[in-house]
Amino acid sequence: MTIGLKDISKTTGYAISTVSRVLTNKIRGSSVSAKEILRVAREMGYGKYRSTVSPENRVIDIALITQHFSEEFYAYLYSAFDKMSLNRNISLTIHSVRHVKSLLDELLFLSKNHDGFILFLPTLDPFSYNKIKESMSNYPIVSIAPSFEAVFDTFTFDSYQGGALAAQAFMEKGYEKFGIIRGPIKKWEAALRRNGFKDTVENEGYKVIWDYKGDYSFESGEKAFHNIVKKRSKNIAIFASNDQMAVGFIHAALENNQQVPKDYAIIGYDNILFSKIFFPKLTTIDTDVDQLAEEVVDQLIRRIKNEVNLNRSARKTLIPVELIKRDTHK
Amino acid sequence: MTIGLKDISKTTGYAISTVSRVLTNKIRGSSVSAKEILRVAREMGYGKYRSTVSPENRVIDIALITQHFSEEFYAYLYSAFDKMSLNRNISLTIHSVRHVKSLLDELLFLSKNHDGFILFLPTLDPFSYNKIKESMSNYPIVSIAPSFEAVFDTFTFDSYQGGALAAQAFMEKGYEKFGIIRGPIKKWEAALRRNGFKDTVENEGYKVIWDYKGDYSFESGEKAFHNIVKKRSKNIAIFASNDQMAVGFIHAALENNQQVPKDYAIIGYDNILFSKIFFPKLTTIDTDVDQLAEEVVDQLIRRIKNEVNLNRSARKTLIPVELIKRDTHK
DNA sequence: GCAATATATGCAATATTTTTGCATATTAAT
DNA sequence: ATTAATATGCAAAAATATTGCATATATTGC
Repeated sequence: MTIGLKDISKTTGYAISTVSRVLTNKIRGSSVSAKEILRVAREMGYGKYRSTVSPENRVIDIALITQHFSEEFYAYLYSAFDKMSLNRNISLTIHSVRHVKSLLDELLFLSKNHDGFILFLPTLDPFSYNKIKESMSNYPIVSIAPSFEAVFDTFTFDSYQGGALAAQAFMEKGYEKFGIIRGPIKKWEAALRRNGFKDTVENEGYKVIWDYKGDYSFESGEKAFHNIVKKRSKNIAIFASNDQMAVGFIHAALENNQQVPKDYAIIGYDNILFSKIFFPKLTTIDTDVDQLAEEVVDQLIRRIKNEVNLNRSARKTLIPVELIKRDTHK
Repeated sequence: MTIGLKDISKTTGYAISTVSRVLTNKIRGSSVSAKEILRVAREMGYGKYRSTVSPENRVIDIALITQHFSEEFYAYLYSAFDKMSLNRNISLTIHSVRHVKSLLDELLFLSKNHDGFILFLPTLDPFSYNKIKESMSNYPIVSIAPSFEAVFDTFTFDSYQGGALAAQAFMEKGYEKFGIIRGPIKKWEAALRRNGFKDTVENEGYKVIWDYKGDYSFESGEKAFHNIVKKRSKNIAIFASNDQMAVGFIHAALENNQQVPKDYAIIGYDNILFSKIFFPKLTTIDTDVDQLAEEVVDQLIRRIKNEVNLNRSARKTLIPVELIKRDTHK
């Protein structure tokens, strides 16, 4: 059975004409009766609820469009956005498009059920981003995927700063030899982390003497250790592009009777739960996901309420990161 | 602008009357034209799409209703259901109600945008479950939260079997002293894990000589160690209700120069990523989330397509678990 | 506290949208 | 190739939503 004005009228007790006027913004949505009518319309699933009522007067629904992976980071991310949605009194759903056949069709469908998107699609190419922008014209979209070119307003962590902080921490302790375990080449933020580290080291007249290509996995951290062992280079300060690789490296090092940080100092990136549980406790770069969520949600709400000039070009906002000093860089 | 039959007619090229008939199931949804009309109706956001078209002929949308926490487990869970949705060609959204003001209102709203729910609300009391059942009458719902009383069809892991498997593994190795680090008392599955272990041990004529009340956190695992140290009981085989507590226990043990498994053997539960990375590698109980997702999604689809007798009472299905033998129980 | 003004509401008329009867076209089955 | 079943379009009928007008209720200025 489909819901019509008649049903809402019957449930709320107001005349059909009144319901109609509320639902077409001819009566301000702030009055008590209007609030009740709007609530019932949403709850009963009145088909035109979203397309006729202005966002000022109703619950805003936004979607976080992502690609699920079974990593802790995703649980953090979802949890942070969830908290922020409560805070800003909006309703958030999460939708994975990792396995979807036609991304564009799915986004088109979702746009009808939501007022705006937060995109987290780190593997999407610029061409596809532009295609989305074209098809969705002025639909409110904000991105949180690190990318070279920002097609939508983009909020990401300051990965370059993260690399720089790691380098400074090492240099303060007097290290003179430096190495890198980098992330996947295609990932823009991995390149930034590496560059931040490298530039800061080189600005002080030192050199990065070892640069291993990892893939963010625990296993590639282990492989990195076996690679550096061959080089017989000790007392080296290593910056890993994420904690998983750092932990993998340490794991392999301990198994081979090497000492951390005595033989190999290491700083990771992400501050995952296990980085403080691991023995020795991992020095790492912490990203404040709550802060990211706050800025992103606020910007998206501004877009939905039309408080942003649509003619200005998309911009990038960098959220600062922080060094967590623990036991692997002494 | 609201979408009507006129718009769909214009986009697809078919007459308004044809569109109307497809959308009210008077033309079989299997013909080419009908498929096109249904696709466009969904994509353009035709308000009556869900309430008029039968689920046989359209994309099924289901919602996973959960309470986000920033634990790895949630990322696993979402990822598994995501994979299964692709497999069964349905569309899945995830919705957290952890911070929601009125659970019932939110569920009522969500039910209008989805064909069925998978509930994962482990902290909800039986009274609230029954209230949901009342308000939603015959709306398709399946639960995956462990609970004593099943209000909806419920699929969970066989926690009792998990505890039993741990006990058997210890006894095979000849251990004669047994201990437990239990999870929160209120959590039904924690009680089952503990009972499975205890019953199996006692059936063989042994006793559980130490039973520590944990709360699933890493820290409570550490505290458990400091508790047992006072008792000066060594060579004891301990079953922890989850991996985090097991790892916490081992961490504290190693810091205090104790050996695992020589002084303390331990088996965890969950098989989180770090249980195989931790040193020593943790023996644990593995839960096959993919298998859970498969059974749950299939049952929910049957409910949506009305292939389940609604008069039969809710039933529980237990998904078997598996012991992963690693290095902490030799 | 009271008039003046603005906002909200219901009824009934009007406008819009959806459904359906009927005639015809297309497809599938024998 | 013929028959039966299904699909389609037009136009009429039915259902649903919007709006003009009269009245009720609330808000503002003095």
